[in-house]
Amino acid sequence: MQRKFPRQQRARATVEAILQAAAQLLTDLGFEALTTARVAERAGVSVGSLYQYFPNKQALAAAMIDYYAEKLSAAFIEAVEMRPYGSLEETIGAMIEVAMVAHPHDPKLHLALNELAPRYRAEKVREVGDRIAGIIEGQLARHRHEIAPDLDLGEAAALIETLLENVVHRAIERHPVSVRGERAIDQCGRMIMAYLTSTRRHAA
Amino acid sequence: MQRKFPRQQRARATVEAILQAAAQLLTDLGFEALTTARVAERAGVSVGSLYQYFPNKQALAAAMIDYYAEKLSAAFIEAVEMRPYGSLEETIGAMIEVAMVAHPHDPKLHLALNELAPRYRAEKVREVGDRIAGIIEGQLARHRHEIAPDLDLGEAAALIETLLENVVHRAIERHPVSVRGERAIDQCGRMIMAYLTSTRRHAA
Amino acid sequence: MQRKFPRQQRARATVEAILQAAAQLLTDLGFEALTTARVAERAGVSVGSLYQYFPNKQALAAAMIDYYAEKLSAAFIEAVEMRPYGSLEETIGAMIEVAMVAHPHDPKLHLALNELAPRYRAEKVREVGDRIAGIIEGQLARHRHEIAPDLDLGEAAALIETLLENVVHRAIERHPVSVRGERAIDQCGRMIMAYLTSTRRHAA
Amino acid sequence: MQRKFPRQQRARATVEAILQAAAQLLTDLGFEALTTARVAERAGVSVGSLYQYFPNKQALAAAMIDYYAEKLSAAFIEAVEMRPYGSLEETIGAMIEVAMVAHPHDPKLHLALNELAPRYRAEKVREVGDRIAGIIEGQLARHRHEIAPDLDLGEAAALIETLLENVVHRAIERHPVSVRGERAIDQCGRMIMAYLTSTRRHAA
DNA sequence: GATGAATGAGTTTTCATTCAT
DNA sequence: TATGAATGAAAACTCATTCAT
Repeated sequence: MQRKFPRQQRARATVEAILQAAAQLLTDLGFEALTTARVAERAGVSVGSLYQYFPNKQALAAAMIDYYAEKLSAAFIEAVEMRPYGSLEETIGAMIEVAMVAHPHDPKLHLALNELAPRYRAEKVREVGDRIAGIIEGQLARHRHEIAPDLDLGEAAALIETLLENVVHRAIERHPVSVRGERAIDQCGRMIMAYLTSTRRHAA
Repeated sequence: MQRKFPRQQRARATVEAILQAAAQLLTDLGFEALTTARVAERAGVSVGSLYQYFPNKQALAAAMIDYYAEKLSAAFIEAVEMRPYGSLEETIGAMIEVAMVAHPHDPKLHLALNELAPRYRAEKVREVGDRIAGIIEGQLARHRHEIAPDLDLGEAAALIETLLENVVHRAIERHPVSVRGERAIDQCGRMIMAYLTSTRRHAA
Repeated sequence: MQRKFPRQQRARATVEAILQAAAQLLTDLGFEALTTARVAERAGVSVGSLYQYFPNKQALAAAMIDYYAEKLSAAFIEAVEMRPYGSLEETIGAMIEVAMVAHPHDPKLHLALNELAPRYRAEKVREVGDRIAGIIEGQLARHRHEIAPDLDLGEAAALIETLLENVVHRAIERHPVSVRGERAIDQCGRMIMAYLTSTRRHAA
Repeated sequence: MQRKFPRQQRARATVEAILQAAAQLLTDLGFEALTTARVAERAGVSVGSLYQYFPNKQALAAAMIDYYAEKLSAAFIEAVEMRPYGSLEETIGAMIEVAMVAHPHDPKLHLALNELAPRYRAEKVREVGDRIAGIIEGQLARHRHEIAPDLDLGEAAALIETLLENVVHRAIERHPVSVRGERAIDQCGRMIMAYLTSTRRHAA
């Protein structure tokens, strides 16, 4: 029983190497060019081994999605729970920051995964999305009095979640690293704040 | 990108049939399953003909993207210029509507193209994006006095453009045809209005 | 009847344009890349027209071979009959020169045709080869007294013909335009002369 | 050029089977009809395997050329070093014989490869040619005193090498197996000997 | 006659997946 | 278990040839 440990250790290392290699290839070449052979090679593993852990390519894609989705979710929770007494504005700012730097090594990866996800893991995506929306809603609730009373917090949270997932990364994609990119993020924060504190007359 | 300019009537018809078939397949099966043979078959044309006009699969993708991007751009311009005297709120509403129903026959197609575009036609995407942002900026300028004076209209337009392109479709994707989807759109309008008319204190 | 002339004129021009285009492509890209479409395009003619004059690709190849083989044969005859009183050495020199500059515009073309010929026109190649060998033999006969008496003139002529057809062009190919190339040609002349005037002791 | 170095026994067998099958097809049907599928089939192997070792058709052609070029080169060296004390005439004779029977199983194959080589492996062809010319030059040097003093041995060797490579095979091609063919070879030997021992007066 | 659009069988090439070692 | 050789169905792409206009 004890002797199994090192094996499991190694297995875990292999799985992670594969996942990491897959992520790299996804970033560098896109999903079209991501072949199991290439993944295995970059992971320093044989194709056979890859299939030991992932029964097919879809499973690999799904695992990547899950892995990073969980990472994102965890980062979100952590960022929010870190400052339990922050102001609404600070909280929003923290969320945007997490959305941006969730994958510090690669915004391209996040984008690519976002494209893959609905195809291979629609359920999971929705689930994580809902979880994050729940967290956001919780935070909004903490500041209920600062928020326009006619706003449905659930709706607002869902909208903000979508915004964070999509707009932030697209903004970076278009104006990478530049001042304009940074400004776009700022504007994003302003937009959310304005929305939350808007008075009724703005409603469509 | 098209190999040659079709001179005869027949040729133009063929090109259109191919483009249409490709769009259908993209919608029905996704890009993965879009093979040149299938496209040709559905277009009622031989593979040879397809390759006469599109030297490779990428070119076909690019042509589709260009075609629909132009269509979207045109729809935008038309929608906006239709009501030259509308209020800011009406204008924003019209824009959202266009973004939503740009392809009345198929929101799925729009979504699929949005995924393809950055990979196959990044330049074009940026170009059309900028063009649309320009139009939005023009509209914002018409209502300068209603908008927070510290807002840079260019920045604001870019942000709104990104929002329209991404959030609207993602919202539809997650909550298709449902009431929530519709509401999300409403909220989107509210958000934009709030942002535009926000007072300084909201700035990040 | 008269009116037919311009038509035939035009047809001949078309045929020649096609043949020339084919020769160019053969030289530039090799036979693999010589497609009927490309030939037609370079000839400034439609594929349909090409097929009007050449029922298939083989026929085109055969026509090229015949065309240039006849040209070579004619050049040979002319070169030899020009100087009916020349010495053996002069005659040999003239022959080498013809073999070299038969296609002043392109030694590569000659080489390529030499490769094609056996496949598409073995009969013709043999025929022209024999014809040229006959001419050479006639010239040798004129100098019978200078030539080793044990040499069979037919055999000698055949060998010389092969030498001219093959060695000269290969020599150019390997050492193009260079001094060495020129020298190789000189050596070739020397070799033939030595062979013809050799005494019996050299026989294998 | 080969995609990867075969590590297992099985792999080496596969590569050899492919190479052999390709050579057979080249001989039987010519390069035009040599398709990767047919090669794989005749080798009793899947197309996939073929592409595992040869990334494309050209690489396959190149590998064949290299393989047989090396074989020829080795045969040449062996033939020459076998009789280190032979006379000049014997040595020349041996060389001619090697050139003729380099591929005892198939002169057609040699011919076909000779056509392919300049297109797919010009460098290699030159290299092997030079190597063989070097060997010839070495032999000539051993008999310097029998050779016309004004001859440049390097030049002579290059010429002889070209002669052997081309004339011999063309001679076989035109007059296969026949007495004339054999005689042509004899004459070739005589020619070379005459050239080497010729006195100055023959020089062009 | 001339044109060039259309054809489709035939090639090359890829890649997820299996399986003997 | 790990390896990497082998598989082969499926994809992309070519090109000689036909035929409606």
